[in-house]
Amino acid sequence: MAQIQRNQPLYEQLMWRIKAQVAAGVLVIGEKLPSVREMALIEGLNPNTVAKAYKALEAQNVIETVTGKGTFIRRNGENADDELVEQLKNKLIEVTIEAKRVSISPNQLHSWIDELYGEKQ
Amino acid sequence: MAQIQRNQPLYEQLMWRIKAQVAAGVLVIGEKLPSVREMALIEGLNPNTVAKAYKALEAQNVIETVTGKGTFIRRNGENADDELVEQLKNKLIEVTIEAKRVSISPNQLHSWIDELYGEKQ
DNA sequence: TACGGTGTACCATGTAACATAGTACACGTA
DNA sequence: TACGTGTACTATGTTACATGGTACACCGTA
Repeated sequence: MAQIQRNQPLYEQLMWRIKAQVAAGVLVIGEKLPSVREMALIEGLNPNTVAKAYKALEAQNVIETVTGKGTFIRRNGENADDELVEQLKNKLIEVTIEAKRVSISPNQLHSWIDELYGEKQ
Repeated sequence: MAQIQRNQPLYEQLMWRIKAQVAAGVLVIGEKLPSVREMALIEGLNPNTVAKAYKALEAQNVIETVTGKGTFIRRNGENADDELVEQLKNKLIEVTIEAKRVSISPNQLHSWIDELYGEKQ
């Protein structure tokens, strides 16, 4: 209904915003996220859409949800799920194929990666 | 209707198969692709779905289509569209955030990239 | 010229995902 | 008890996908 969107569903966009904030250190472990209804107001989304994002994030162990209390940032996983690694590699393959096609050097990709890893350790 | 699928639409899956074959050197510049109807039989898809993939690939300058003759592999683009680079970078950001989260080292990502760049120069 | 192969453009149908709206429930805390 | 929390429904509407089918303009060749 809202759907101004470019390519990605709204709930996935929200997931990435949260993930990025965790990766950047803006959201720290144990920190409480806004409630489903509150986040809906902030982001201009339907509470159901936020709930969908939260549920998906919990399935990925990014957040922890305690019924009646709220949702909280979880500590990073140490070992990766095989399926997740495979999925991640496939996505990287797509990026690399595309980069190669338009003559972007591997070093350019490397520096983009290092740039992100550098943020807050 | 067919839709056994994991995640990606069929026409996009076909696009990536063709792109990968170009990147790997299986398909060379000037080579003719199977016709829309022929490819549909090969891949078990509807001709319209193949046509959609071909049309998208032409929009990305991967192939060239000559009405009445067929579709052919195009030479690689030298300079990248700004929007495409931005899109590519965003995808890489997503990969990196996810990799960081599950404790995959940047060096691991680097080697995956170099591995693909190594294929047939 | 006629014919077959090519990409393209339609229209119609059905399925699934997405997003919203609204209601209700079980739980924990103050 | 009252309130806020996540969750689970049902319902509605839109959009993307995929397929089926038909038709057209173009090219090359017999």
